[in-house]
Amino acid sequence: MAGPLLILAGPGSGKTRVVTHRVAHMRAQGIADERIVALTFTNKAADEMRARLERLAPGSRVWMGTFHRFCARLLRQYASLVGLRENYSIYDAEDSLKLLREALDELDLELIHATPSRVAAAISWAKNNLIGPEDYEAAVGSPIGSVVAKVYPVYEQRLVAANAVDFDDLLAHVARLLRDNAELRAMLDERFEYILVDEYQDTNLAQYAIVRALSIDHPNLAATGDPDQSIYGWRGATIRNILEFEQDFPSVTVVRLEKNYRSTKCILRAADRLIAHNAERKEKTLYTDNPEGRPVRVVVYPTGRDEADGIAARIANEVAAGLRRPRDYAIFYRTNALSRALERALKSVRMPYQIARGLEFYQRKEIKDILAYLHLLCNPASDIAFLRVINTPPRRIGKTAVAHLKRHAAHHRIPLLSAAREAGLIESLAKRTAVEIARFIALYDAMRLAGDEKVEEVIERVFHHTKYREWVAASDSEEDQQRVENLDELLTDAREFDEAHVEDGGLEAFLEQASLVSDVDDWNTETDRVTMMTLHAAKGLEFPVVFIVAVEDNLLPHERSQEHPHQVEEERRLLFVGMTRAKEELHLSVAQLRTLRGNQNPAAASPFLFELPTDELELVGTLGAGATCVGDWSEADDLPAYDYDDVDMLDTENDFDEYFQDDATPRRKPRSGTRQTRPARAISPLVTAAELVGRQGPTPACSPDSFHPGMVVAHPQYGVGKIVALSGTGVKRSATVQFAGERTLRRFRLAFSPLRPARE
DNA sequence: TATTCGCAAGTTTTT
DNA sequence: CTTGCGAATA
Repeated sequence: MAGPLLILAGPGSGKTRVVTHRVAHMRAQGIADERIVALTFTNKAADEMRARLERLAPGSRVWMGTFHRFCARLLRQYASLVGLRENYSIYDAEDSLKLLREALDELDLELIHATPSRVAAAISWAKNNLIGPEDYEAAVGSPIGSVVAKVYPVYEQRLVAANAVDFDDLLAHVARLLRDNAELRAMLDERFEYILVDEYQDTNLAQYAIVRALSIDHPNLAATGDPDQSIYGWRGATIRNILEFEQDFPSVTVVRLEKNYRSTKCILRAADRLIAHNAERKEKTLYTDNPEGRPVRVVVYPTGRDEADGIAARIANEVAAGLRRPRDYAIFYRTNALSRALERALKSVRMPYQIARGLEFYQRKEIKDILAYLHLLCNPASDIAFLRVINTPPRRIGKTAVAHLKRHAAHHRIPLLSAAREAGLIESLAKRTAVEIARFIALYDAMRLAGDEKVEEVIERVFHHTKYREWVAASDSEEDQQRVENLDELLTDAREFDEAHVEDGGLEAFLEQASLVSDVDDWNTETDRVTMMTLHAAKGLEFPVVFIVAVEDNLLPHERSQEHPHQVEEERRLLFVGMTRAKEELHLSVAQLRTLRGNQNPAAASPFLFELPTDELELVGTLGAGATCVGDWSEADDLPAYDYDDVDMLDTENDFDEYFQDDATPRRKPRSGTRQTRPARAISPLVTAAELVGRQGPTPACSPDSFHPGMVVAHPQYGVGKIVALSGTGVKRSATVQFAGERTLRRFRLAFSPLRPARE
């Protein structure tokens, strides 16, 4: 059990199993739980590991959690060593950015090519690379560099003054702590005698420094990772950490796990071929005893909307047929923005889904407002929290009043809350405003913490004194009604937290948890829903059926990663990670037209697709002709029914393209030369196409003859438009319509569409 | 001072 | 298309 260990584990190789068994074994050897720490990247991974360990070794008290949590905990204990108090606040990205803006304002710097968020990114980079404000030298030629060099120290100083840290500080402070305090380092090295690190390929320099410092006297560091799954380079992760492990720990034992227990041979082969295109890579052979499985399917759709509809229809069909359950499916995408179309499509077939985005709850305005009150109660020095709540709900304390408070605070080097206490002494402040501020202080004091309270009680007190709930409820907008519900949910959350943390609870711990939850964490395996998430969030998970959408150039690889070859390699690894999540079926898709930030653009298939073993794929549509189909469809006189890729899933025939046509997105037949595989596979007669698209059957109430060019028509979904052209006869009689506010034209089969003449 | 409206900007991935 | 920020108005 002793000595350094490196586990190079391919995807699906049972790494978690190995790690948990190792921990269980350590305990069996008599190693005390308190000496073992398992560090993961996400809370989700930690939970998973904890659950598995619980099965092997019930009642274990081995600490498992994320790096950030681990550091937050250490920092509570040794805050004074880095100039903080133990009740420090953790600022999330939004708070940090606000503080940075404050600092920028204070310095009155000219931001010509540097936006605050760019500056924030630069500071974040510096912190992750353990470059302090004093060490930061303006990067030559970078317009941001000089700004950063000036702001960084001020920003940092403001953080300390506010008794706060940002995410990166959690790591950076602890790393510095360990570097500068030899005795403490030795003590902690002893205390955390056995350290396990998951996803070691994703650790950055700060994280490396931490585990390295804790593994000097007791070099029992066990790291698991896979260089091929390194996808956080942009966040400062260095693959070097894993590649140089053997140099850091010469006595290391290296274990390779190359056998895959997850995916079919087809999927694994495709993924393996893809990743082989990376130049910066350690060779690795993946193999499996699993069955061959179905070929990886690559589908080309006319538009992103068709893509979403196609996937939704396929899932709905298979679920209705009883072949699978919603939870068997996952849909991955490169950017969050791509989830919208999918949501819409899944809703329209009434398919339950969940998006891994737990973070959003704590990001909501109303929730952040309440949390800001809590933060301020916990840490009166937190200026950002003060600024957030001073006039929320409105108390007639506006910009100018706050400006005066700020000046006073800066002058006396005191927190804003303290400045507010002295409002009466600030001459420039209007009498009435000073009174309002005094009332706020009275309010604050009335909410003060009283020792061992339940979080729920504190929140209720905040509600009671601030009348925040009533303020939100007073509005009659639907949005605000939802807000009230969210506030109730926060209360529920707090209650659950109180119940789950009888011993280690408290407001601080609650706030820490609220700051450190992530997207994936909220994702629930229990519920029977289709899962949607980004490719990054998918790491570590697995699903029977995986769809990866928008495998297109400039999206995957992302356009902003195409400058450097090594960034493109990271994008390739990202796709690799996504593909290897699939156990049984893998679907990749591409659209010829992709709507992004409001407008449609021609899209081309990702170069990565051409790196897959094409003869093994099931290709629906044509790759590489991305842009050629664009824009000319309206010239096709008799629009051929698009061979909808999911049509083959239905047992009845032919009528379906009409139904699909009905939703009016222009579709083109894929170009010839395509290998069209059409398994004659009949699925359930239980689903009608109408149910599939969540709509009633055709109701041709108007004679196709009653339409003429130039006529104004109405569509229940698209609204009012004008007929640009008519073509075809009989059931093929179609109208091309320009809807108000839409740039693109839509075509309908009159016999089947709900299109009606409109009154002018 | 508060609210509303309009415009502009920026949009990868996350603890 | 969204979000955030700033200006104009009540």
